[in-house]
Amino acid sequence: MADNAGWTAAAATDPQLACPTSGVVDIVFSRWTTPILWTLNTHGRLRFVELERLIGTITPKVLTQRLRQLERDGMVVRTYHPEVPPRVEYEISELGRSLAPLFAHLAEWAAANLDKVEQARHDYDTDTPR
Amino acid sequence: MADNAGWTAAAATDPQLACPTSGVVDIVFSRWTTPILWTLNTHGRLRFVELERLIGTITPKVLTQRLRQLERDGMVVRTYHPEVPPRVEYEISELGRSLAPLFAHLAEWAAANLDKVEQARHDYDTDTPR
DNA sequence: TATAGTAGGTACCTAGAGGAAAGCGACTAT
DNA sequence: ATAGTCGCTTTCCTCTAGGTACCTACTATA
Repeated sequence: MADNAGWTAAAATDPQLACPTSGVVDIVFSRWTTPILWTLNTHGRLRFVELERLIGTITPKVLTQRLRQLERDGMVVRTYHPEVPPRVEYEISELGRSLAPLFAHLAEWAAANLDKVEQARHDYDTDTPR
Repeated sequence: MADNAGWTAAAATDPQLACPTSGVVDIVFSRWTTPILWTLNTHGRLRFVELERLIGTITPKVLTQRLRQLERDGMVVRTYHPEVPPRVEYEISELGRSLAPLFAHLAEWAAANLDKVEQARHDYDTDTPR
């Protein structure tokens, strides 16, 4: 798979999924998963409301859904304390933490190139006779 | 930005967007953009129908939409030849090609860890009293 | 008494993404 | 005369992610 600089020729062999990274993208980059993983990694172990407040705009329903999915995928570990009031803690797993260099790479690319994207958008919007 | 192992503390300062990579994710990892970029990079310059056939499951309407978006973001270069029948060619831009190591990193992580995700899902589904 | 906090679950609703299918304009090949 | 090619565009339809609002049981606090 990683036999060359990254872009393999596997796309030619699989017409259905022309991109060998699509499986990862669904797991890691579906909506809300990156902010959740990022927050859990920067702040360590967090309770539900803490996570909710740090992310700021997510609704509890969606947060629950995404946390369940991330737990099922082994990216997040959930610890339930049967107290009153109930206490639940979430932390990033070893598998989730292994994404750190990837996210670093992504943030690096963003810092270096996001303004180029902005520039390209501006050029497109002004030059193209919409 | 890249002052530590990758996960910066920027999340704490921005409650609205708790993840500094969210901007990139919308550009690079929104639906269909990864297969398109991947195919354009592996096959070089391609015509509309060629792209359509290589991806296989995308509809022309969606392909047009994504190509316009990628063109506006400066990731793809579109060349129109006013012939009959019309001929249009798409190729990946320099900016788009700069994503190659990132995609390589992603494919590498996938090759190393996708089976762990599968295992975690299986464990979750069998252990959890759904 | 009543309110707040905790970790969600549930029912309902809407907006938007995406799929299916047809068309179009200008020409060519059969 | 008919069908086909190319790169879309348009219309219609469906599906679902996500938002809003309200609910639980139990306790501590005012």
